[in-house]
Amino acid sequence: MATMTAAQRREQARADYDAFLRACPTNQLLGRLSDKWVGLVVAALAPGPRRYSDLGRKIAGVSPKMLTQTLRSLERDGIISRTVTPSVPVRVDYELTPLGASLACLLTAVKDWAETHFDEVRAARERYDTDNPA
Amino acid sequence: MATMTAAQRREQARADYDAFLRACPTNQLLGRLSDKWVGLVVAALAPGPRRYSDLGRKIAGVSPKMLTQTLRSLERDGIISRTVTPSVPVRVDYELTPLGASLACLLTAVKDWAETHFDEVRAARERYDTDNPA
DNA sequence: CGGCATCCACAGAGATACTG
DNA sequence: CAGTATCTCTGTGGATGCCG
Repeated sequence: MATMTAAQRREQARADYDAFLRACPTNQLLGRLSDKWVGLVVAALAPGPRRYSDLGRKIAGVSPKMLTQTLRSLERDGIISRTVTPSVPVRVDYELTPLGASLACLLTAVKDWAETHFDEVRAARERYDTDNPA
Repeated sequence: MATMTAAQRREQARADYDAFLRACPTNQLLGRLSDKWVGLVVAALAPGPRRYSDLGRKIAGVSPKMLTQTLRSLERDGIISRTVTPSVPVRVDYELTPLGASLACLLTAVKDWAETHFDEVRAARERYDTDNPA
């Protein structure tokens, strides 16, 4: 039908684009990295393996649910490995896979950029906020 | 008081940690990068300046609101610059600043990692989904 | 053309309570 | 210890409509 509102056309475009975005590896990775806890978990595991509750303590403020959820998704993506030791009580260790280690390098690169340029960003923000008072 | 539930203690910890996270440049940057549209806008602007509605068409599926919001936050952070030409009708151009260009490099690094390792991630996912049927 | 204010709907974070 | 199941509530994105 010819009578399509702008909103309808955009909705259609968005549906297509969404599919495209979901298929895009870069976007998927960005989504993962930005998950609130992923960066922290990877950082916490970088020095070596850790147990579940150990992570919970190290990361302070994460709920059991989110910790599990984060660990699961990372495990699914092959970033970390999960090892169950069926003792009593149970013991579960998590550690970075080689793939996870290479991801940690990326994260470090991001961290370096952030630390190098953060002063500029801060300066830009102050300038902006001064020029555009609320 | 000594009688603090686990939840209360975690809430306290989270409050502290949240403050810490917000102060952390790395996390701020990650938050920015992962904003659904930031990567696309930066990518669209990488080849050269573009007009507002030009971006809207190029990015296909973005709502005016989100486009403006994204552009504003990037402008505030000194990633892009906004140039108004007061003709009739008005004309507004956006372009990457030098800082924005360096960010684009980072984004490229992420993209490269994603393209290099995405097969591994896909394989890991399939393995995981096979071993853990819903 | 470019942009903002308003309203709404939904995904997802988190609290709480329970289990192998 | 290491989770899981359920519920709720907020934040965020989108639609709509109006201004310079």
